[in-house]
Amino acid sequence: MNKKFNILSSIPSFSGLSETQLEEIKQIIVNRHYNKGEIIFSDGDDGNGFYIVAKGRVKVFKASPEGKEHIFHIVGPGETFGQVAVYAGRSFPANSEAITNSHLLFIPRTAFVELIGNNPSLAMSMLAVLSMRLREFTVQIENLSLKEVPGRLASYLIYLADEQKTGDHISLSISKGQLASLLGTIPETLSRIFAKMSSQNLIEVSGREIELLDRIGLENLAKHGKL
Amino acid sequence: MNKKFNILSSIPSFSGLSETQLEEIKQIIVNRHYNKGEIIFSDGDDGNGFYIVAKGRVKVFKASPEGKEHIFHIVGPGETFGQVAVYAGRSFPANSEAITNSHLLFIPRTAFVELIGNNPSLAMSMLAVLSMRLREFTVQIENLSLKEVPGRLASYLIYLADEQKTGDHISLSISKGQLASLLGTIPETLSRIFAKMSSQNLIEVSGREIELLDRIGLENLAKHGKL
DNA sequence: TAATTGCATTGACTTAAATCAAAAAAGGGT
DNA sequence: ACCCTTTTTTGATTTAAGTCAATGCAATTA
Repeated sequence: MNKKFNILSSIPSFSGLSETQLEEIKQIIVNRHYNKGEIIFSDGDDGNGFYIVAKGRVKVFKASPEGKEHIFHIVGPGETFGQVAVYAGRSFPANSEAITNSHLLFIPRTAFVELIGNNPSLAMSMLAVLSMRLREFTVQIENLSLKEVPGRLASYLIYLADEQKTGDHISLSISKGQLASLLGTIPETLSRIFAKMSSQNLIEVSGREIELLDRIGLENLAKHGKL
Repeated sequence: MNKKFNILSSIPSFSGLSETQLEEIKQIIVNRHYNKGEIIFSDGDDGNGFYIVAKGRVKVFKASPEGKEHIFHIVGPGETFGQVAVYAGRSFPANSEAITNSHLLFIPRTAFVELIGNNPSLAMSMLAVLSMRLREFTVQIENLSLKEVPGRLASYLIYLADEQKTGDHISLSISKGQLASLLGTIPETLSRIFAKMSSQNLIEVSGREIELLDRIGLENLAKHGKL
């Protein structure tokens, strides 16, 4: 039971698979290392496989011609990215870049497609994972179109607090600039909103450490907007 | 080979299935009819099955507490909606409403899950369809966060023209108010942008009929923004 | 042909957030 | 500690788009 095995079984899509099945997957994995700032794939590249993060952190983003960029996900250990292109047999619809030195497991398309053909249960769990991501996107679209930035931020903070299970304390794993992009805004605006939220005793910010002081207020903000 | 069969085989997820498989699916379908304006399911309802549109048109949307709504999709004959909740075994993440009198085919979850367990190829094609939708969402998020309304409209008009294969002439199948919501804006703004685009001879609008006069200009607008 | 209803447009105004520009703060490495 | 770089904050300004309110314009129906 080596390291690779441990990583694999912790991945949602692959949980519930037998050891034999995991072993099969292990056979087709290619190890890849990227340094901070390195591009993994670019918008329009051929989708010849997808990635699992073993170590590090990766951003998946889209850039406008003027250089503005919007981050879709920040992907960490145990998470996957790039599958869509693989299933659909298309090119990648976005860019990805390592934001820390990262160790990734690459799953080539051809081998994977073959594998899935023989594993209905694997297919099912992939379906479920994709569905989840689709749901996340739904939330993101909803946020972008229905809510203003403070509401989006409040939602995200609450989400993070739940995610990290560390009570009302959060520590950001990304820079505030990147958080801004993730929320579909710019650093200046985010900074002002942090300031405003702090002055209203909703939160307390100290560098990348954030304390949620008034969850009810935040939830209210997340739902009904208006700071 | 009755009517139901014809509809089924025209659905992307089900194309490539054998007649026997289609027959199996037919067994679990429930016919449902909705009048214009009727709610099909609401945000938070239990996702106990998904729908195929046989006839009519349905909008899938999300509403904010203040009543603002954003339309995610307009779904027409041969298209499906509501699957995500089914695969993930969760509640519906949005609302749906018939915008014309509609005939829908309802696929109950339990029966479908059983079916898919026995059909790897069905699972695969479902994966592909989900992936496609995910890709659409990616585009939508990109539009909402990277582009201004005129750019989004230009993209959508070009998309529609390609879709309808009717040269440079488009006819909208939905009201302008609904189009506004689909683009993440409001009718007033959309109206002003239509006026501006017309004055610059990019398009010519007459009710729900639109003529694309300057595709290059539109494409430019879709990419680089700025009207 | 009025009249009701729903949809679309127009105008005046407000506002959230982007842009531009600069200063301040925080890290990292030597 | 110091320099250099990156990140974050603050301020002044502009702008796109939302809000409010009124009007116009079909289309259907009485």
